[in-house]
Amino acid sequence: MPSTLTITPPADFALGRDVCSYGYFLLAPNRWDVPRRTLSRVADLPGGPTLIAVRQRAGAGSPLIVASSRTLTAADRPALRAQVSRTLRLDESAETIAAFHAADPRWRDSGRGRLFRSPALFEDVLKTVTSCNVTWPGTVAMNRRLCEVLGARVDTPRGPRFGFPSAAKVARTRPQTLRARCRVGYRDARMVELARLFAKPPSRGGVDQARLEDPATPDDAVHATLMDLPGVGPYAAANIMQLLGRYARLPLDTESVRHGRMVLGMKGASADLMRRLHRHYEPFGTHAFRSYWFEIWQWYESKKGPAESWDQDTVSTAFTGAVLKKLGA
DNA sequence: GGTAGACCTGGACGC
DNA sequence: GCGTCCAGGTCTACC
Repeated sequence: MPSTLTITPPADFALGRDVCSYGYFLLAPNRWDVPRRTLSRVADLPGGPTLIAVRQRAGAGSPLIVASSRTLTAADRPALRAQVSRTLRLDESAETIAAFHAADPRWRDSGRGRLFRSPALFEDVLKTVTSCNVTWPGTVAMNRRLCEVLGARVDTPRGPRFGFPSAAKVARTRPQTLRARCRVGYRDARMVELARLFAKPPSRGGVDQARLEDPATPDDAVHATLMDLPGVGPYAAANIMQLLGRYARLPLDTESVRHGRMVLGMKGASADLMRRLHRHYEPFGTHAFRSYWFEIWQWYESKKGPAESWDQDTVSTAFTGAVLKKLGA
């Protein structure tokens, strides 16, 4: 029997804008239904997997209705509420977003400020690793296969849907399986090792997720911990930090260099350009990443239309380096 | 501390 | 349709 959960978001929260704000909303198991303006995915809950669909009753600030394909147990409800809140950054109040707009007023009219993420840190970390040293369609394919091969299955009238695999599940998987069936390449052993670290309690050498999520933990300490993780280098660490709500560091990559050249008119070698990009966003202080990211996102939308209207099945091919260069030409 | 090369997949391109 | 080239961030070895 299906059941629903109602969540009251911050007063400025707008589902379409705040879901379609970062590329991970395009990665499995997430699905943004353009005509229905609904986010769906298979959620991993104490009572087992279920397909959830999140919609907003009316305009910004109106209640979020979370529908589940099966009856939610008493234990499921708080877990689902926490997962949806993390994914949609409902912890960031209207006042928090207003503080960002005070630092960078360019985004005040659109209200942009929240960035989509995953219901759990492990999924954010793995998604970041699958985005390293690979083109965007490769990232899309790896996440789809990870879900199809290792994720929990939920059958629906429209066919099966798969959830994102848990750390425990990936930890039990052989690297060869990840390489052969999920096509993750040389990332295989690193991903299994990461999963083992996330599956273990901190007392036994596992990742202390609560410490990383705690706003009281200094940025430098979080950064140092992330840099020690297998498969995580400077780019990945900075990206995971923004996914943790720490926006002072910039995860600069080749896409940043393209942005610097095409949009900001910078010239010079990549290494020099990276240094200039850091200086360029320094005035935004603890909001630097959001200022940087929404510039990039605005450029994408100027070329491909509003992200809320992107067709998930075809948009991935629109974000290869070659296509972006042509778009900017 | 800085740098070169290997790692692996899949898209682009030439034939 | 096939073969080759190249993009992409991390890691290791080496200077």
